[in-house]
Amino acid sequence: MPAPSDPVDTVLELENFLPYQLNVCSSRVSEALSRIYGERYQIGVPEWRVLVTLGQFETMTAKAIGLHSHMHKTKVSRAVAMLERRKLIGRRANRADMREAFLSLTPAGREIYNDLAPSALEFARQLLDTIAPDDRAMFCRVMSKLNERADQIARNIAKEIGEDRAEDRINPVAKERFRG
Amino acid sequence: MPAPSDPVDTVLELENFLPYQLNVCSSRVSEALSRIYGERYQIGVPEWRVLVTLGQFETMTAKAIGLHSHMHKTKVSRAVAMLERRKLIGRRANRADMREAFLSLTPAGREIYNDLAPSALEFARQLLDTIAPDDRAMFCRVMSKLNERADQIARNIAKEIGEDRAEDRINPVAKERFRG
DNA sequence: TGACGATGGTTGCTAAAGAAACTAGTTTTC
DNA sequence: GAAAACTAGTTTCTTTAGCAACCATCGTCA
Repeated sequence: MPAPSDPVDTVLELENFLPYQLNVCSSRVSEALSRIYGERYQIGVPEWRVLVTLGQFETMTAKAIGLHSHMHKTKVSRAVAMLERRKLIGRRANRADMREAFLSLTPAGREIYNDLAPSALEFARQLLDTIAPDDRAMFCRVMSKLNERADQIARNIAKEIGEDRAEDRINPVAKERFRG
Repeated sequence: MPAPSDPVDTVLELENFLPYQLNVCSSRVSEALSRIYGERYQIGVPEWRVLVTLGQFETMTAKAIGLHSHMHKTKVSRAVAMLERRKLIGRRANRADMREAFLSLTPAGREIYNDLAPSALEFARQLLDTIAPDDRAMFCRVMSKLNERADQIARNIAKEIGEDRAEDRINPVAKERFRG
């Protein structure tokens, strides 16, 4: 019988099944994190990501934000719209290409970012402070490998069934579901 | 300047921020996985979890399934309802407690499970086959620690702001959002 | 130049997820 | 032994996510 923490088993046990473990871990962590900014600033994950991305890069188009923060363009669009309504970010037209616009934090937005970023870093510090630095680095490396591998496998399957390549999908899912 | 894979930074960079990395990794992995069963059986993650849990434990109540698979009771309820409509699981009343019912796979459900479980294990094998066994074990240990730590932090925050303890929440979120 | 395809971004529609309210049954308490 | 408190599970309602269709603009190629 495999050890309970052995990630490769011969019988399918949910609690030792990597995709499940990852999902649970991810949602527990982001749940904890969202308690820090959710209550305080009344924003959700997408808005948080937009704020942080703009805080990091000063000025960006919605497209670039989506690419960098791994979000679907509609998610970005809506998050941007709400942050704009709240006057936390502003937009400046790109005279060279009127389709897109340059987004950046307003002073009010920068203020929130300046408070929000340290709390987030502090949160990450607390999360990781019981984990040895070597293990942290290793953990990141494994995550990257998993990402790579997952994409590889997904591509293979897509090729097998000859799927149409929808270009602007972030989380492509099966299109039709059984609707009993 | 910190190395790009250093999980502890002094500036907030999304791509090196653990909760973000976890979220991306988790969704890419489950996206890839869902391609295996989604297309083939027309089910989603909740249904998959119910099937797998019942495959593992033979008979269970909805409550127990939710506990074991970390799902909100409404999610379980709906997944069960759809699997029942498709005659993949059946229910037997518990004469000793008529509130709950014992759920288990029908032969048809077991058949699907018998095909589905090996593919899932094979998927996990492919995911992990480039990762050294020691690293796999380490990865799992770190995930458990992160889970623990995340809950701890969340509890602390909840205590600080003196939150009401909603007992049947799996992913509690901020209650009120700004609706610009 | 001007049609045609591609691209950035928004909107409309549908599906999924969770909170809260509810139903039905069980346990506790006085 | 009945009212109150509690529990398993379902339903309703609201929010959120994503796909598809769309609009406006841009690049290309005849």
